Amino acid sequence: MIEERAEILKSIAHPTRITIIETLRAGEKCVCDIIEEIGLEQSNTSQHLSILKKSGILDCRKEGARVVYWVCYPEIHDMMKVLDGILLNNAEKKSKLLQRVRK
Amino acid sequence: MIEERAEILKSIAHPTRITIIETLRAGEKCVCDIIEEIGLEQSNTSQHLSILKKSGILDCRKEGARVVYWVCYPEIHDMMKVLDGILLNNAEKKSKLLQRVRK
DNA sequence: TTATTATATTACAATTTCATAATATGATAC
DNA sequence: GTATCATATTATGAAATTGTAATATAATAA
Repeated sequence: MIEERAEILKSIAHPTRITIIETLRAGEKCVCDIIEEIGLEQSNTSQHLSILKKSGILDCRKEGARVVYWVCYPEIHDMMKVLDGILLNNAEKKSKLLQRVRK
Repeated sequence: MIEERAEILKSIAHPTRITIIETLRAGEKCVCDIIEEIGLEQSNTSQHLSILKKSGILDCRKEGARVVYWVCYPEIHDMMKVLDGILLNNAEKKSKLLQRVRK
């Protein structure tokens, strides 16, 4: 269980992969659109997509020559919100520490 | 923002670090107790603690010779629940696929 | 002061992750 | 058929992560 949790988290824990998840927030998209939005190499993007698919976060289907990907778990987006809350709080803590040091 | 999210997730995404977070679920603990519970090397445990502290997930204070750590954000435990839900769902999907293959 | 306990830090080799580049596959258009 | 577009896969070297072992620090006890 612990190992599996780590695997899923690792699959998300990369800037490009978080960007992909963010891009798919609005709904499913084909690879070519994803590539255009995030502006990275086709090969690299494809590898990141495959990592997210392997961990079960994304799924996809073929549509002619294209492949359409989507986020399987909307909860992922809530996780991102939680992360942003932590980020904000961390930032506040740091600035308070700085204030105290300056006094 | 994206980078920072990835940093936090990376800091959590390791079996030992998830175990540490789990151990601290019940409340703060000193390093010696954590080491005893998870049964890993002192040095290694200390390194993982420091990674979690650096990302802001954990904080600590000195108490005499000991150092007591705790989880700063209870939301982390909710995140783990979300992960377990995904794990379960992934497992179900896989078993359904297997069933279909066998028919 | 010296020994001991609790914890952190450093050095290092093994492994993993990453981006790039090149190539392969597979569907459609001509 | 061949060319082209969309995507995946493979190879590779550089960079980051990991665990172990050794060492350092800092607090308390003797």
